Amino acid sequence: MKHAPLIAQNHMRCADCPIRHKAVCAYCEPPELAKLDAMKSYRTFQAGETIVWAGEEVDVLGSVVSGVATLSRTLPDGRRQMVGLLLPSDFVGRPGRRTAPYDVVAANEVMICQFIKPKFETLVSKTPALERRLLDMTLDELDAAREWMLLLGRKTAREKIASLLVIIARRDAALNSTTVGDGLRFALPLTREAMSDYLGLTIETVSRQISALKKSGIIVLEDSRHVHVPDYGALLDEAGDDSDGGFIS
Amino acid sequence: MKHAPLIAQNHMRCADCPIRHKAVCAYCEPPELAKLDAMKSYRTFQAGETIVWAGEEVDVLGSVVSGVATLSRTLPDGRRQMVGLLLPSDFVGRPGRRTAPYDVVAANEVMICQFIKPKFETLVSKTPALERRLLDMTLDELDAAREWMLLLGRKTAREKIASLLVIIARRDAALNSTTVGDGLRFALPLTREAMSDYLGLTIETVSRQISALKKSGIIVLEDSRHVHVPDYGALLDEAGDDSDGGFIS
DNA sequence: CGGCAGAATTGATCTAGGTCAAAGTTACTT
DNA sequence: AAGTAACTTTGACCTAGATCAATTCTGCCG
Repeated sequence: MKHAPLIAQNHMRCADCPIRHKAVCAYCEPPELAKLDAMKSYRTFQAGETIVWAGEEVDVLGSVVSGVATLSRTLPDGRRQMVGLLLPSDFVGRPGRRTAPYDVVAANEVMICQFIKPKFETLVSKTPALERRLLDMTLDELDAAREWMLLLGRKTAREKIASLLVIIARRDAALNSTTVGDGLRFALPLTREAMSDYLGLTIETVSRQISALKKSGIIVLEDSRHVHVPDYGALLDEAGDDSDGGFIS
Repeated sequence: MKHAPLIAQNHMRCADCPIRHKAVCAYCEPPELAKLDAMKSYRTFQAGETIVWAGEEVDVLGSVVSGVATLSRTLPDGRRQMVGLLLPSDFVGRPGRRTAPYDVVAANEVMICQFIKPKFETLVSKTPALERRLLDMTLDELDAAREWMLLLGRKTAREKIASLLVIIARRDAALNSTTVGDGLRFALPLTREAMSDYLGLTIETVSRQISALKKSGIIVLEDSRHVHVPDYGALLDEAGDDSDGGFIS
């Protein structure tokens, strides 16, 4: 059993926070930051643990500091669709709403910088920097959701897999620039099942398409969770959204 | 040829505006409203006209007053996916962004209450009521987008059609409560092609599934654009998202 | 070390929805 | 009133991805 790391950082100062400049607090000046600092606390969730149940009262509100969480909706007969991926700096819960319409589940061990809801909400309403940042982040999420709608509605299974790999590669590169000489290398933070929930496919199709990309030489699997991409441009082509090779970082 | 109605309302006062309490201005008090009133102008677009081109500089920013517009993304090879539907009171364009990642097209004749972008943006940054309203509206759009992801990723063609009909029926009921004694009756504001773009299907499948719903007695077509739903509960069941009949308004 | 459970791959078949093709409907235009 | 063009429906067939069913691989625990 992997046990939770002791959070010595339970009193980490915001100024030292790894997500200080990307999270909801990004636009805050020191005095505003001090108020957040005073009301925050850290909390961790184990891989697989549900952070928020769809429809239930939301008691968690805050920023993902580390780890990956998924948002998903489920039809009464069990069909499930992932509708979002929360990465470090992303915000969990929505100010002004009592319940969430979807499950939030830790894919990894997740650490959250948590605020007490009513306190946070009153602070937001008095702090334009927070409100503006929330708006910006929500607009970004909306763009991502719409990009994903295009994928779900119109892409082939192969394109879906390639697109997912691109997204993971991109964010991985953003965190730790691991651009090895020949291509890049990263870990998949999702099981095949999570990938299938994300892409609107079955596990089997995910597996088959990954094998197919492997056979075409687009990717090399070191093991089932570690991918090596010899030619990033080739992967981008497979994702299908860009004819001209794609500068999309 | 249907000609544009003369816009006598070109100087309609905000207080008389039909979307006064649902649009971006909903939270504004009279003094703030006066500022918006001073900088707004009305503009209409013909059915089929493109309001914003994906990737181009956005010069339109404002609220849909009447009509329906669609947001869509297109893959380089022409596959298209609709990613949003703009109804009266919805906001067009995003403050703080120069370009939009998708096409905005008038499905109907659309009237927009338009603001000059830089002016509006500075007003927003000085007006918490506007900023808060924008955040709320964006969160609603995000919820709708995620609901749509579930539809695109996991629903069958029949469920997709039924879901779309439910959405249209619901909003239609909200505007003009046309609940005839036996069931309800409404117009489809979208062509079969637009519906297929929305649902991630082909035109043919849309047509076939509508015929199938007709054969099952779930809907009655008066003509290809006018639907009569004898039993709303039955339609909800077909949409699949709710086992228990669904109180979802 | 062996046994077991969850994760992943692979194969054989089936089917929902796509594709291709032909009519049938509307509704403008002249 | 006829002509044309866009929209819609319907039919015949095909294919991408689902479903059902074994294996294989991995790590975990006694």
